[in-house]
Amino acid sequence: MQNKAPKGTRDILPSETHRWHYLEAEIREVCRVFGYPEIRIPTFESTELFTRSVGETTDVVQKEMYTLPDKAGRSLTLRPEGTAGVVRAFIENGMSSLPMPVRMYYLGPMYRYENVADGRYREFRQFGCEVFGAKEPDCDVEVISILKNLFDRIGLSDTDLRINSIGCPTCRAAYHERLRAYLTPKLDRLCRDCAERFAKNPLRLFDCKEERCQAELAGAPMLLDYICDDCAAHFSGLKDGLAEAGISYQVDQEIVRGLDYYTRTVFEFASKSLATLGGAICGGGRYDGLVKLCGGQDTPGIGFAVGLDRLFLELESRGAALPEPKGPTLFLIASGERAKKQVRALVHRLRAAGHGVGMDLLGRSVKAQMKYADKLNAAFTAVIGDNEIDGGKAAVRDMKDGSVKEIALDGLFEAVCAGRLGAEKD
RNA sequence: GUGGGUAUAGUUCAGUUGGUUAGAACGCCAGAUUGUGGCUCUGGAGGUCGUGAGUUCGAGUCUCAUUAUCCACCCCA
Repeated sequence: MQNKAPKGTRDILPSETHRWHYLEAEIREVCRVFGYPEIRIPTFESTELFTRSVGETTDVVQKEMYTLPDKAGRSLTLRPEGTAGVVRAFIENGMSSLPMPVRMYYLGPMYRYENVADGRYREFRQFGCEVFGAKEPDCDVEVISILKNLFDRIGLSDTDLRINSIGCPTCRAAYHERLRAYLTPKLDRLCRDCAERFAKNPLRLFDCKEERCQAELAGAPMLLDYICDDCAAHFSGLKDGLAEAGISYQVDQEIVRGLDYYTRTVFEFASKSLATLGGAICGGGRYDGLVKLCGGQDTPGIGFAVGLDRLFLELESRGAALPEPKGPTLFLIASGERAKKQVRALVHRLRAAGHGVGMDLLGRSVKAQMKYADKLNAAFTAVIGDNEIDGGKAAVRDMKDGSVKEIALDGLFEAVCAGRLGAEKD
């Protein structure tokens, strides 16, 4: 046990990758349906991109980034999230001249130096979507629909959607002052964290789990009551749109999100079973000022990210039906030197034709080869030895029920190609 | 980051008040007469007992440190 995977990383083993393939295939299919092509961006970017877009004062930037100098002295950071890089790519590649809105999705690892916990890793995988150039609530509804659609497909249709609006910078700033004014006389009764939140981002006080802080907040002004008319209209447009789409939701004013770039709509999908994680398996929101902040034209945007490692936890904890890996269609068992030659040739031919077939490589006995084929979960097996070669026929065994079907040796190739290895059914 | 638990075979775990050669189950490999999987039986391989110091005639067992891991709290995806 000399070398271990670094803390917060893990191996996804051959025995579990088929599940990832399944989930990724569902994701890609939903994105195809909604018209979101994939973008692949670097896993590291210049540090400044993240400090500026995610926000200097956020936890992510202050203590969770993997930042390292390269040999030329540039400061690089492993991406802690996907939106910043996508925004950078959008600007750098002149995508604002594409037909609006511009939609895309990404899939890949993110890196955050955080305390590890169940479902939380330092290298974790996210799927996310971004849309640029549409400020209408319809766009918010579309983005949320993608998630709804995905969750329905994979059996998580009862996952709760929670939405909120945190307003635009203008009305939020006014609200911050109002909230601070309310809290100032109560400051010494708040916990230490909340005293800091008070200065940095008073909205985050609503996240505090301390009872005394929640007690002080009981009569506090709520942001939703103070957002400007435009923001309020946008929010009610979103609610109407969701209702129209048949997507149920709850307004949750405690959702404020940890990244600075969000404006107006913020949302989460929460699971009931992942209580230790606060239930969040996915979060997102609108970021209307981000493209401009990063040096592009003033372009509205919205997106979300789903934690895939966590999504698997959720699926597993519910005992959701995940597909099993497939074994070879046919495992050929050779007995004797003459047969080995034939088996090798047939296996090569079948593989070249695109069929999953297997054979022994360890010089095992017929019995051991049969056991091995069983462990591989082979659908069919056939023993080929002197008897079969001389008789020109092989007994093909269906490994599910043990039934046997005689097939001419020189017809075996065609039988596999035609899927006619088993006994006729119906 | 705070508090508590744990660290022994590939995996899940036993291991007595400190005492010879560290065990089990599962998994892996092989065998149970001539060439046929799942069940059963037999045998085999596989461990510097997380790492480093210390106490002792002697440490898997006791002490300290360190690292990892698990469970709460915190935070996010």
